[in-house]
Amino acid sequence: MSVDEQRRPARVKRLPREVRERQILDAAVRVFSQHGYHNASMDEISDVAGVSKPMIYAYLGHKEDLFAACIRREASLLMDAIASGVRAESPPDMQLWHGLRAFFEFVASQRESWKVLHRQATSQGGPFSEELLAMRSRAINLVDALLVRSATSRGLGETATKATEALAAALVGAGESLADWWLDHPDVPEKVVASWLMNLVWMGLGDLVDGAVWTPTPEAAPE
Amino acid sequence: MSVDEQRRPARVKRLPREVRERQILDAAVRVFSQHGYHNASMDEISDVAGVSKPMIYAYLGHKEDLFAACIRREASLLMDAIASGVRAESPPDMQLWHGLRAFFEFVASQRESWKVLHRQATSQGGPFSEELLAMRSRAINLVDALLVRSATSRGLGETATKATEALAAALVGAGESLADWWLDHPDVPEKVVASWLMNLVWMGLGDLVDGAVWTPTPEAAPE
Amino acid sequence: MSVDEQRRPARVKRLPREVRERQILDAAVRVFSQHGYHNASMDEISDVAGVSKPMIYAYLGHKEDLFAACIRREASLLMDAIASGVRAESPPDMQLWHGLRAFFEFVASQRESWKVLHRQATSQGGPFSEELLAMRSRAINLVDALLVRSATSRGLGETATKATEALAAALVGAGESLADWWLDHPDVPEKVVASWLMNLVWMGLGDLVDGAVWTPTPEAAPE
Amino acid sequence: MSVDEQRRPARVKRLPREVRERQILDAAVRVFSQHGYHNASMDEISDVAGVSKPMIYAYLGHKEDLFAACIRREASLLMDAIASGVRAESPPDMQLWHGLRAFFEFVASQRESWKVLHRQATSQGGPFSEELLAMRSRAINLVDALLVRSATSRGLGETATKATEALAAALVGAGESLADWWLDHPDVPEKVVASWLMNLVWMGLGDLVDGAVWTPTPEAAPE
DNA sequence: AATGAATGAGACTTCATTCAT
DNA sequence: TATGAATGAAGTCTCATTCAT
Repeated sequence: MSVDEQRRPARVKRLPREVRERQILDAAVRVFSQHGYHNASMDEISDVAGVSKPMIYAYLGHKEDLFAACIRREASLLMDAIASGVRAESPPDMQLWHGLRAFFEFVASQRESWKVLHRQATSQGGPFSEELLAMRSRAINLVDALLVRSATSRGLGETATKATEALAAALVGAGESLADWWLDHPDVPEKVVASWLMNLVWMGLGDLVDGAVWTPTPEAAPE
Repeated sequence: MSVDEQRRPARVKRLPREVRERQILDAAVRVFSQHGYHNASMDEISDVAGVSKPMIYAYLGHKEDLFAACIRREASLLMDAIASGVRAESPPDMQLWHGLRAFFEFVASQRESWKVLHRQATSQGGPFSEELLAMRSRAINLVDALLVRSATSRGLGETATKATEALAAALVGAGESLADWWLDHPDVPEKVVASWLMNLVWMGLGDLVDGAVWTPTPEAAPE
Repeated sequence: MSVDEQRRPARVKRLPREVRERQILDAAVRVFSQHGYHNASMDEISDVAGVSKPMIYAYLGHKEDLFAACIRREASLLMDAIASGVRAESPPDMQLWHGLRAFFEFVASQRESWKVLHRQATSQGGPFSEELLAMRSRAINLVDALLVRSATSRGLGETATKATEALAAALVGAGESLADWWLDHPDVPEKVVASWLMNLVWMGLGDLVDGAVWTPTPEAAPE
Repeated sequence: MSVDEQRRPARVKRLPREVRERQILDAAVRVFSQHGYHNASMDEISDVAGVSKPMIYAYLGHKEDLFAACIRREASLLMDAIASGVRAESPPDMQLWHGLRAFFEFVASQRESWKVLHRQATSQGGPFSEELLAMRSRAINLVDALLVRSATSRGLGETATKATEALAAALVGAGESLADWWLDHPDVPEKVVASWLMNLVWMGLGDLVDGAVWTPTPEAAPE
């Protein structure tokens, strides 16, 4: 046993696989969100993780796989955060409201996660769409359920129920986009952003109910 | 006469600099929007442009410069499109409406431009923010002017005029975000997307006038 | 077993870093001295070293760093050679003499080292001056000590001791220059070159003692 | 005739070849001495010369040819300077002295020329040696003639005349080296440097006459 | 006589990835 | 389980050089 082994702050050795994977993912999320997917180097990730590169490859595969794993994990965390924000006993609109608040709170407190999750995943092409799509489906289902109940409580009949799915999708997409935009405008209070989106949804539901919104004055609309 | 001469689609030779620059920018926009900034290789751009790499460097500089030039050009195109959509003689709300329509029409018809302009430029860090900020300022000014007139026509007094600037900024940001989201949901008709945004603005202006929007029922709001 | 395996002189694999660094430096000194700093290509160095380029960058950094490392190492070798040539028990003038001999012997036997060390480092600008200056300081100190003792033994008083430092600097510079010149005149015996320089120093010291040197006849000197 | 032609500070057009060549050489000497052979770019030379690159190639050939032409011209200037410094009616040692003074004065006043001529040409390999050798031969002949007369005046017989050629060569080489060294030590007065060299020669001639110089004490000299 | 336009070739550098221990 | 050692492949950028006008 040579003296050299003591030279650097001893890396803990022989940890169970589970722990190593968490270390690696933590480091990867951090590095990816900091430098972006491409500028992130496996070298830096392995440094930050305190693990050698071959370990990363053994446990989590290539760079793309690693990134996908990051997305998967962070998406789960987000979904959990939202789900736990919604209280089943509240009226539907308040459930929606609290879900939105939970979402934006997550974005606010987990900027790194969100950056990886959405901004990076979105701007990189193909290989990561699947992960994003899967996450979105889950989110849409969640929201759709809330919308249906909300709409019912506002007197919307059965006929339009299918439209709620589209609205749910829009809401999720708008939420993503709005959160993304919010990243660049951190001075806007979270509650305000959340209420913007809430209003958009409410108006959307209102559309379905009575259509009382701004429309182009017919005589001026050329199309 | 060897076969080699036929190998590649005959490049036109000795064009004036102006023309070449346009060719190069066209190619760059295409390649950047397809593969993203980092995955785009100067080699591919030079191939697509039908020009050798040294020409690119001589005319448009390094990769970053080239990308910035793309952003600048596409931003100008967008601003022109919007400006030309707005008719000065219309009432203010119709001007806003047509501006929005023009914006979304541009996004729809120039997907590549928009991808480069917003998605790529947003997800790449620092060096490109300036270009984006410059463009955004121009856009915000344009919108602000419209909003002020619209608000006046709805009876808003002098006191709140400063708030319109904030709303303009929000509108521009929301527009960017919504368009970005729309990219992934091409089945939603352009008019619908535009009307969503129009309503959001209208509601925002309404806020300034009478504040009639959804708010969480006070007793249920914990925060 | 394919033919390919035999194509290149089998590289020894997985050597410890220390060894590889030496291999690389050896190769670099050789290539730099052969082609000059600019014409030397990292490719050739890596070939000669029997190591891939990424290793060079990992171990010794950029081209400039690598060159600086060469200078540092060769300078150390030179200083060691000189120091070990000087015998502490000899009279001062003999110490100086042996130091000079050792210097010229080093230049003769390590032409490559010397070329890198002096000719290349001198003709390249800025980044390498520091290394050269550092080496020169060490040499000057060494020589100065010898000169002081030599001068004392020839009856030089305290007052002129500061002048020895200047003379030491001159000697080192002259030595460098003379050795450099000698590179192009290998037929001159080493002992002769050494004695030339020795005489120059002796005359310089003599100057300090009694000034008996050639001078232009006053009436003919126009300036 | 378009307006464009007037845009830049009008390059003088249609000059006779002779003039153009001088412009180009002037620029080349300047750029080569500033950046070194390799870092000098044909682009910069053509800019400084106010002439397009194809002209350079047409008149003076490739980069190497151009550099060789620089060496040739500057060498001629140097030889002229030395020759004009020597006055035929002076005694031989004063002729030598004035020749040396002229040489160092040239180096001092034409640093650029000298840098190109010696330092650059020396540190670049092969292709330029020829030019340097040719120049050196001329110089050696000149010096040899002086030495022969000087030696004769000091009582040297016929037998040793051949040795003067070697000494002449040594003097020229030492002069080059010393001047080169002087470049890095501009604070040493020119007269001092010249006198150093003069003394070295004088001592060398003294060697030929009577051998009264420092020699290692026989018992201590191992070799 | 003179040049703007154009390029082949090659330099340095870095990265994801894998052996061999 | 864990890693230091090692590299193929690719990317950005620059330069000397030459057409075609």
